[in-house]
Amino acid sequence: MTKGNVQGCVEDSDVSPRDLAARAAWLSFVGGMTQDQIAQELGISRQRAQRLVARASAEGLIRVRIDHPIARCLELERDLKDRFGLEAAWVSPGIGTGADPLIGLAPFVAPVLERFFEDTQSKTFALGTGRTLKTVVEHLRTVDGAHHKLVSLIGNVAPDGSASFYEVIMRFAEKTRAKHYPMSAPVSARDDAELVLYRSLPHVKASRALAKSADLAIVGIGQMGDDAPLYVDGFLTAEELTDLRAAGGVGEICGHIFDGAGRYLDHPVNHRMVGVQVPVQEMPVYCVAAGDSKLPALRAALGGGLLAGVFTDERTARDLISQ
Amino acid sequence: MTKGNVQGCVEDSDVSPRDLAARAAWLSFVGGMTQDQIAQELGISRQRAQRLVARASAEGLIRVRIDHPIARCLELERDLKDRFGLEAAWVSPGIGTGADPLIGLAPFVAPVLERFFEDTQSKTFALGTGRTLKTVVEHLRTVDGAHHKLVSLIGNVAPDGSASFYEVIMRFAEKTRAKHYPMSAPVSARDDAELVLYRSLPHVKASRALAKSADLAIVGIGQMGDDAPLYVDGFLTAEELTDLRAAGGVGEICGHIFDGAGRYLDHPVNHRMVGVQVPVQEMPVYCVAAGDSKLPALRAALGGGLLAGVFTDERTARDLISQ
DNA sequence: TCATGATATGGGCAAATGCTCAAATCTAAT
DNA sequence: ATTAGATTTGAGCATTTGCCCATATCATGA
Repeated sequence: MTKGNVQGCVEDSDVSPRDLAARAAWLSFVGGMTQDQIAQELGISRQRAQRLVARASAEGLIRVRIDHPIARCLELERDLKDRFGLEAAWVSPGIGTGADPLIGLAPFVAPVLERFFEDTQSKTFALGTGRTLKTVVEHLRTVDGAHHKLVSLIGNVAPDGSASFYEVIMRFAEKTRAKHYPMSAPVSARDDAELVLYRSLPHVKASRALAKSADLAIVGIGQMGDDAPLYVDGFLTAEELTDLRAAGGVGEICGHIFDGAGRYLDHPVNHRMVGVQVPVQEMPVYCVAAGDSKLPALRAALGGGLLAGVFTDERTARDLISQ
Repeated sequence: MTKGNVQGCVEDSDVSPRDLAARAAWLSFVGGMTQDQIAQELGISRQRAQRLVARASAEGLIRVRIDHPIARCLELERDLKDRFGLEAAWVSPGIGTGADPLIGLAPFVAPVLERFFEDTQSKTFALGTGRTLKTVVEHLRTVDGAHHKLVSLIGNVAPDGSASFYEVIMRFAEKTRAKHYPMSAPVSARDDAELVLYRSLPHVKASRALAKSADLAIVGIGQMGDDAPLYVDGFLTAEELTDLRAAGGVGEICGHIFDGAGRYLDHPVNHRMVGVQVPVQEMPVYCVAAGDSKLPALRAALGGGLLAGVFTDERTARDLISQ
């Protein structure tokens, strides 16, 4: 009667709890073992085994991928490309109605980005910010992308002086070990003098120059409803928001607001951004976005040729295409 | 009360069963939904949902990876590299004792190979054969490696004239879309005249030349016990097997038999192979192998410098290192 | 048209899993 | 050394899952 520990793993007293969790998850998912078997193999209780597996899942140690392109999603990808003249489109299968679309989109996008980073050719990636991108980065696995460069398209300091909460470049760099160039400056200047000042700072200058010369930009998109992220996070006052909407603003990319035809507004708010307006001329811009609220913004950006590629979910893709 | 079908998926009568299975698996694994919820979302019965998810797993539509290097495995990798002067080593966590080590090793190796193929730089990969490699290939996902070349190190015709059962290059090519160059000839010639004939065939010549100029070789390893694969598959007679063992043979790579010090035997059987003797001088050779039975062969190959890299499991790694 | 075999479907049940709660153990500050 | 707070552990139980079996549906050929 074998009582576990046969692999010579658990008696090593210094294994970290995460290692044990990973091992339990491995036995469960790859080995197809039941929790009782895992418990026996590892010499622990059934409950502990269950907790370890649950923990491994919760901590994102487990990556599940569906390796079968669903016909309907492929079709939507094709339609999106045709309709908006995109060079690339990815459509994730829909998660149950009502659920946060990011639950499905982020784990779907992450492996695609991983592939970008596994290329041995050195590239520079320009990054936006936001909850969407942040969630995607959390689903990235660690890849060796030390030969790439990451540069932020947008400042990292919120109006209250705090570091912007949804900044993604640092987390991205953690996962890829790429050299990273955050834009260490406020997102938005308060007046023209400040703008000139910030833009004259050497490191800001360098970041802006690098951003403009990137090989690919990956951005999110913001809507301009009552809960517009720019407003909620304090980058816009209520008056400015109203004003921008009156001027036709329906969405923003990296804080630069555009109208329903995808034309950037000629508005002071747009002129005060310290970061760069996404240079759609110079590089492909790929946008990650899904959800009803983002639909008008996304439609405008796509229609106006602001994007060269899009990651979205089935539901949003369908809505984009059906007029 | 929503009765499902909201995503506009299931009413499309022409969705393939596989698509539905993939979608159910997506909802289950990524969406974390219960089978009842999946059933409702897809407008099917609970049992059907369960069957779809099971089917997706069975058909390999699901890829689970543990994205956490277990300390003990890393340690073993380091030890293997130090001990045998390897440039690379990968050690998969052990699956329960007694189980086929390939259950754990194959899903562990596959993603590593995928990465090799996702490189944009064109490469030529030389491949061996065998049950181990075949199982690994089954765990590969589809990657776009159309710019690479695959070449077989060994003939693909068994002594009875059938195509060799464990040939991997075709399956490999299916997964990667790479150009492939099988060696369309018998594995072994019956005499010197036949050998000269086969080797003079233009396509064999070309394959052999390409194989010798590959950038990386990926091979399995065979043992020389009573159930030696070369013997079981009819490439050796019982007498030859006995003879080779008496001459010190403990293992083989691509049909070329070597002794306990990793020196190829000067034996007629070795001279009749139509394929190439793995050109360890000209390229790195990585070997995938695990299991007690392969231990002597693996130890000899590693000790004799026949390999530049190894994929194995925890148990085998531990045994290799502990003398 | 009907018979026949193969495949798919849903009910029912045993096994496996996830979760809550109380006890135990550990940590750290007095 | 002691105690308050936090974390971990295992028992019990409700939920979920996997699987067997009887029935229904489908395809095929007489």
